[in-house]
Amino acid sequence: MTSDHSDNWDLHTPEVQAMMGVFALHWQLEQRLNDARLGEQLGRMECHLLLLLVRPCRMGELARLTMKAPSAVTAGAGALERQGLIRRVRDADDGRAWLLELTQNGHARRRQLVADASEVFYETSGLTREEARILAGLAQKIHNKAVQSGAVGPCEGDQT
Amino acid sequence: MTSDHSDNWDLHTPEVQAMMGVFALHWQLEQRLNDARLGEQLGRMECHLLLLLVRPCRMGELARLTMKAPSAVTAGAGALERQGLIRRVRDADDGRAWLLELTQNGHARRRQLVADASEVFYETSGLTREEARILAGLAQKIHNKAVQSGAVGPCEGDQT
DNA sequence: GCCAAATAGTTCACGAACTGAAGTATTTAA
DNA sequence: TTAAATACTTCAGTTCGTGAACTATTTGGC
Repeated sequence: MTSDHSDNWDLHTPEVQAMMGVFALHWQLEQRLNDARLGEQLGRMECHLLLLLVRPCRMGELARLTMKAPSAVTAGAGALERQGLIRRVRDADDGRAWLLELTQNGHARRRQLVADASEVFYETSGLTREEARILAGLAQKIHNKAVQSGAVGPCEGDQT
Repeated sequence: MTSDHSDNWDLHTPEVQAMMGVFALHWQLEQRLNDARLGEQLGRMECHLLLLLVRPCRMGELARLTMKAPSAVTAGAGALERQGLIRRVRDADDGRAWLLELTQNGHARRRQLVADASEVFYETSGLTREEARILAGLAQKIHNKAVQSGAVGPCEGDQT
């Protein structure tokens, strides 16, 4: 009963298979995270920012990490601030920049988000702890490369 | 130079790491696929449908596989049909349903899409062939589970 | 055969999320 | 002190997808 998609998985190349898995997991995570449980007041961007803010971070940096335009970070930060989850602090090194920093509530909310997200992750991925760890290993490489090449144009850059 | 995100990767749990990798790869793929190369006339949905249509498939089935509403499939199918890449055929088993089926041009376009997507996949993920194969293995599990649980509500179980 | 209910797909108005360009505040350097 | 660069903000516009109401076809009871 587990392979009855009438989707012929084997007809796809490994690369396409991988992409489909990534797409599927991504959609599921977004759905479940925003939709069902934690989506109380948090949009996609807000969730993502919350996840990234393990420690204070400049908005420009967050824009790079999320691969969104700076204006998207502004909007997300506004929402989080309005809910008292983050606080804006001027960067001591550069008075033009803001550091986003979790408040007490923000830390609590983040812990909850991480817990819920992990649960959703296992539920929707069907992976074991072990497999999740393997995926996390690949993810680090992917994230590094993606953030790196995402910062530059489509062609220049990574001559590695 | 490869770990200079000033993003403290190690502070995240494996689950969150995996999610971030998935998010990053997903965004990159969307960007590069739609934006740069193949996005000639194809939106997200059109690309996705094209990938799935290795063989004729009912629209409802495609809605399940893509995890989108049926109306989204209608729109995508319309675009693909207008470009002569697919053809609508009545399902012999059920006259209410349509089968989407690639035309000659559609097959060619799909081959090109798969080739380009694979290239983009390796470029943006930074993975080796071997790692891609590992990821594809996990992806099958993920895709199975996601499509399965995506078809029903968040709580009830398709015990079929 | 005929009617009602269920199912497959379609249409359309709407909302969420993101972008890009123009604007404000601050730094850097001449 | 002034000009250029940088960090963020504002806002209008685009894209994508949903959900509800609609059409067409099947299914099942009479």
